[in-house]
Amino acid sequence: MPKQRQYWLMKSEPDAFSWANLLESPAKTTFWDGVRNYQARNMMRDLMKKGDGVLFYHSRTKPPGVVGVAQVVKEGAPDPTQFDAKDKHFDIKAKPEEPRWYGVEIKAVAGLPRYVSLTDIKDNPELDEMPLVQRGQRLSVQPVSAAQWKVVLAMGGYKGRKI
DNA sequence: GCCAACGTTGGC
DNA sequence: GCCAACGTTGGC
Repeated sequence: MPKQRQYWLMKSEPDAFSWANLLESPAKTTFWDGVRNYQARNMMRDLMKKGDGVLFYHSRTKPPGVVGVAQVVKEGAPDPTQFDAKDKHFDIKAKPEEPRWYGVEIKAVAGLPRYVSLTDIKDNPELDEMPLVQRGQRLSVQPVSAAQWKVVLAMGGYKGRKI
């Protein structure tokens, strides 16, 4: 069976790490560290594959929304911040031989010519099933279906290469 | 800045 | 193994 490309949405508070920060990063890539939720970890460790598409979402900003498109370039690896006692995300129970937390590396592909706000997403009935708009959903990494991916990119006027 | 929703922790 | 307390997320 041919490998099916998967799609994801990743949230970041722009004060902590923004789309602009990603574009300024070496090779426009960053290791997605600091996630301390087991469901999100499992997705990064086990499910996200090289080449998968990522909607880069700005949270806790006015208005929140999808700002750009990225791609997974390196699959799940232990998050080094869990071992760094000086880091905010240090986890005393994590051991290098038995890591608890994982991240993936993503690379910016292209910004969306039109920002797709959370309100835009809520207003589009085709996106009713997105985890993002489900009540109480807080995961910072979420799956996106191929159909939802297409719709969001169309709303954003995406002109980058096909993922 | 508020607070609802939810995950985690830890006493029992 | 229950569940109250606590911490965090994130829209508003």
